[in-house]
This record gives sequence, C-alpha cells and structure tokens, in this order.
Amino acid sequence: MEGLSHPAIMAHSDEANAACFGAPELREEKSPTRCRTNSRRGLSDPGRRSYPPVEAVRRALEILRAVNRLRIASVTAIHAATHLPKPTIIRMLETLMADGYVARDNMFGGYRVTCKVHELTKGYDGISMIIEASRAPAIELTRRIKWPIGIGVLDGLAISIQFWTGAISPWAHTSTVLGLRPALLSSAMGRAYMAFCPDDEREKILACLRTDPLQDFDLEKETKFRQLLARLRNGGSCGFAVRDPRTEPKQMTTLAMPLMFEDRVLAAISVSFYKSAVPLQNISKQIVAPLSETRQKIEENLALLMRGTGIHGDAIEPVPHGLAPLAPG
Amino acid sequence: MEGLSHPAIMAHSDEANAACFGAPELREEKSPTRCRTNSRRGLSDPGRRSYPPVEAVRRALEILRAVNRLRIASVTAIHAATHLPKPTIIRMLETLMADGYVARDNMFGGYRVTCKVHELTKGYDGISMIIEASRAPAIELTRRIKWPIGIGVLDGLAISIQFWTGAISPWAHTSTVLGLRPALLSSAMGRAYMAFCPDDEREKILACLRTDPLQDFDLEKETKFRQLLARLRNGGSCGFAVRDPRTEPKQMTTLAMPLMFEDRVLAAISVSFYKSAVPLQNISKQIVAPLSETRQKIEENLALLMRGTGIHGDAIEPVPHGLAPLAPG
DNA sequence: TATCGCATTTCGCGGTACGAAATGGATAAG
DNA sequence: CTTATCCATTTCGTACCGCGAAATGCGATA
Repeated sequence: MEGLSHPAIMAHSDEANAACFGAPELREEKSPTRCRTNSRRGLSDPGRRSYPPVEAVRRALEILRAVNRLRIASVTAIHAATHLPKPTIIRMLETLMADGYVARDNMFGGYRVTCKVHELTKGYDGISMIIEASRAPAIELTRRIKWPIGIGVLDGLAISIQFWTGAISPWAHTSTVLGLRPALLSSAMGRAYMAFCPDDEREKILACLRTDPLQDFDLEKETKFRQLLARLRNGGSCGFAVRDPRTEPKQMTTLAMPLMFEDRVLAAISVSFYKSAVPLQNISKQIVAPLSETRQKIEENLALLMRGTGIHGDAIEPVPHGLAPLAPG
Repeated sequence: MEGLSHPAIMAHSDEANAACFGAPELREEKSPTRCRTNSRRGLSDPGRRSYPPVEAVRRALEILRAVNRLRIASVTAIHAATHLPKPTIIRMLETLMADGYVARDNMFGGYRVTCKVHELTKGYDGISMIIEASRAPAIELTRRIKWPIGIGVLDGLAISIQFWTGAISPWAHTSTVLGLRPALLSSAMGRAYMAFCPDDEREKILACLRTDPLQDFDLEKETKFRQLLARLRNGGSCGFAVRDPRTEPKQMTTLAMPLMFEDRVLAAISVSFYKSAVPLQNISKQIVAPLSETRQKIEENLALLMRGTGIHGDAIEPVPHGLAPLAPG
C-alpha cells in the first residue's frame, strides 16, 4: 500500500535513463556530464548535486506525510513514526499551521491536514501523470524505430506538445517542438484526439471551431472533417490519424493515436518520419504496429496511476484500524 | 480559482474559536492561555507561537505549489511566480527531487511533480475533511442547545468517535469520548450509519456481523435489526436513530443522523442529553430540529469540499493556456 | 564563429534551526 | 483533594546550514 511508486513506470534512473545516455547506437554520450533543464540532449540523471538537500524541508515533508498517514496525529505518534526529535516536530507543525496545511484542535485531540494540501498535488493530474506514464515506453519506442515520438494534450483549439524524444533520435528534423501547438484540424494528434474523444466533447469543440474567426471552418469543411473522424473511429482500436499532407514539413509525415483512460482521451502520441525513408507498404509493420504496442503500454501505466489518484469513484478510506478501546456503551 | 479555502468552512480562527473561548455563557475562559493538543478544554487558537516558522520549509512549499500550478516549470517561471532568488529555487527543487516529489527532464524541458506528491494529500479525504466541514456547525449547535455533539466514522464493526464538543458544553457527562468505539448495533451513530448507507454496503457489514464471534448476532436479532433500520429509513430525511436504552449511561440518551454525500454515508453526528432534562414532547423542537439544520449545513460544506478533491468524475484540467507559439505546420 | 539567455555553481557570512533539558498543563489514580 | 504521571510545549546557547550576490558556462540562435 505504501509503495505507490510503480517501478515499471517510475523508471527515471533506470531503463529510461539508460535509454538517454546509455544507448551508444543512438548517441555516444561521454561521461554523464551535468543535466540542465534547458538542454535538449535528453539527459536526465543529475550525476552529482551541488547542493545537499535542505534537511529542514525533508523533515517537514516527512512530518506532513506522517500526519497524512495517521489522519489525526499526536506529537508522540508522529515521533514514533518518524523518530524525529519532538521539538523539531512541533516546530514543523507550527510552520505547516502557519501556512495553513495543518490544523490543530483539542476538540479532536491532535493535528490533521487541511484542504490546502491539495495545492501541493493539484498539478499532478494532467500532463505530469501523462509524462510519468509515457516517458519510458516512448523512449523505448524511439530506440527501436529511431524516429522521434511526441506526446501532446488538448489546449484550447490546439494540441500542445509536452514531450518529445527528438533528442535521442538520430533523425530528428528540428531542434525542438516542445511547446508548439499544432492545430486540431490538420495535425495528426489533433485528429486522433477528435476522433476518439466522447461525442459530447467533440460537439463542444466543433462548436468552438465554428465560431472561431481564425479557423475559416465552414459547413463543407465540417462535413468533410466529420467524415474523416468517422473513418478513423471505424478503423478499430489500432486506428491512427495522419497529418494533413498540405502542412509543413511536407517531406515528412506524422501518425498519431489517442491515449485513453476509460472513455476519455487524456493525450495523443505521435511519430514523425521522412516519407522517402519508409515505403508505404512498410508503414504498418515498421511504424503502426510498434506505435500501437507502445500506446497500449502507456495506457496500462495510466490506468495504474489513475488508481492512486482518487480521480475515479471509490475513495474515502476508513480511518486506520483502531488501537482505540471499545466503547463502554 | 486560487481561493479554494471556503471561508465559511475554514473558520478556524473566527467564529469557531469565538465559540471556544469567547462564549462567556458557556465557560468563562480567562486570557487566551496556551493551546495544547492534549487539553480537552476546547481551546484552539495558538495565541503567540514560541517558534517562528521555518523559512526554508515555507519556501519549499511555495515552490512546490508553483510547480503544481505551472504543470511544467522552468526556473525562470518559478522565479516569476514566487520572486524567490534562483539559487534558492534550484536548491529547493534539488531537495524535492532527492525525496522524489519532483522530476526534472529536458525531454520535456522543465520540472514537474511526480505521483509521490499524493502522499502529502492522501490523508485529507476522510476524517480530516469531515472535521473541516463539521467543526463550525457542530460548535454552533452546542452553543445553541448546550448539549455535546459527537462526530464519528465507520471503523471496522464500530463507530470511531473523532470529534466531540463536550469541552464547551456545560453539561458534558464525562471528560472525553474521543477515540471510543461504540458498537454498530446498539449506538445511535452506528444505527444511523447502517440505516442510510447503500444497500450493498449494508449487506456486506451484516455479513461481517453474522460471522463475528464477538457479536452474538443470531437470525432473530438480525431480523429485528433490519426492521429497525427500515423504520429509520422510512422516517424521511429528518430521520434520526436512538441509542439502545439498555446501554450505558442509562440516565442519558443519544440521537444520531448520518452525514451523507451523494449516496454514501461519510460519517454520523450525534447529540447526547439527560433524559430527565428534556421532556419527551420537547425533543423534536429542542433537539431534532436544530440537529437536522446542523446536519444540512455540514452536508453542504462536505459537498463544497468534495468538489475540490477530485474524488468524483470530472478532473484532468487542460494545461494552463499557452503563451506558447502556434505550431508552424 | 560570436553572442546571448539562462540554468547552475561558488563561497563566505549571518542568522537560524537544532535538540537536550527544563517546564508546566492536564489527566488519572488514590 | 492530593499526588503521580504523561506528554505537549518552551528555553537557550551552540553549531551549522541555508542564503543570495556574483561568477560560471552550457546550449541555443544568428
């Protein structure tokens, strides 16, 4: 119960990083040099750290975790759980109370967390979880087929690209695509999203497209677009969308599939490759099949991660079972 | 969007505390002396603190909050959001990464939170949220009717009492009931729980009761108990359960109602009073009606708090809208 | 190649967090 | 009522740790 970290998913320092600088056939990294966020080399492992972790912070978080586990926590109980000295525990609880994460009250006889702790978690659902589920499989896929993989989520009337393996692909056509926002109508990921999202969501988005002056989305285009989406849906579960061939870069093409949980499309995954490098009759075996396998792996990971989230029905655990005495009456 | 703290609920330092040591007709508190968790006096306001808050911790939490808001955060973006010096931001991110709350990766170009942040939140659903929703209304009710109020949740085959206003009731019969576990079958809160919980849950619990050797729960008792529960349910929404008169203390009685969200019973609320002090024909007006109002207030609060939790359907927000450029193709 | 932006690191000072020991509030037992 | 005991909280002086201005240097862009 404690080990929510799914090892197969969390592989940030294992296979995934091996894929980053281990893989000599892709890119001969020298010694694990520094990792910088603004680098696009695909590095991820910090190597040595310049700063030692701030102890006070680690302790505070450990205490906050303990209060979460205990539900209603006394100083002694936290001490038993953490082995931190009591003055430290009180100092930290006082700090957490000052910022409103924890409340104390002898009307319930202890400390408890407040709804403000949600602000420490809120951002996880969404792209963070999707990257967590996608990172390792996407890197593995790039190692295998060599072409760069992208992951994007819906953002207004476009797809926002939030993850890209171009750094470890030998044939990436550009330095980065992170943060780019390909259009819903013409991009592969946008089409994959629109084809597989729930009907009511699709209608809502189409209505937005109709009223958006930037789109030039007339009735004829809408009809054609709906036909395109219907064709995609009927392609079955291994259906994939293709980028409008009239969009740049024209010497490449992009295929995309939705990443789903239950009936929702959480994100889309894409592969881009030079048309000339993959003969039409090989696309199915060289691109679509591996992509489909990867999609499936990611969706399994997503399902696992969604369990831990409380995003779906059955939350509200009982209090941890009582050492408490049975009542007299 | 930022102010998730519902002021009417969060009233820990306002009306609720006023109810604690403000109310002179209940208890003449002298100067707001110290608050200690193990006191049962009902105090809650810290007065002066001996420790100043630990700055490092506040900063780390501020940064973690910022990363949550940004979804994918660069150092500069965090700096813009928090105005903390960049070395501090990096030091804290490094600390958060060391403990696994945050991950960095230039494959997505920034820092993001990981699923481990859930451990900082997990404990909120359940008793913490229920107390948050109940505290102020329960205290107000005690001020009004003078009798002590209790809140309990299901814990195995008993109710675990997690909140009690005896400290501010002039007529509390005992020093504390916190942590006591009155039985499901005989207690008012247990009966209220069983009467209004979903059918499948009730059947599951009854099955447990049948097989529990401690319970002596034979078929005849079960039949009678089911009849009791059915009668309670048919009492309508202001239906309340009564403690088995054969249980201690016999000179008192206890009435209880469920605290529900959608079709689930999250907890139960009770009032205890001396039988001799409230004539039978006054119980409805003096006890049941005020209790029912309080119940309704608490359930409204619970509904509000559940919204913020992601416990029900529609989570997964889109990424915060893009300053990002539109894609070329 | 040169230039720039920005993530990261250095380093020495100053204050702040540490925790053993003391305090005293509160309950439980007699 | 008094005493014993438990435990949350506070004191206080020292050691150390976090602070942040300034320096560094990687990577991107032209």
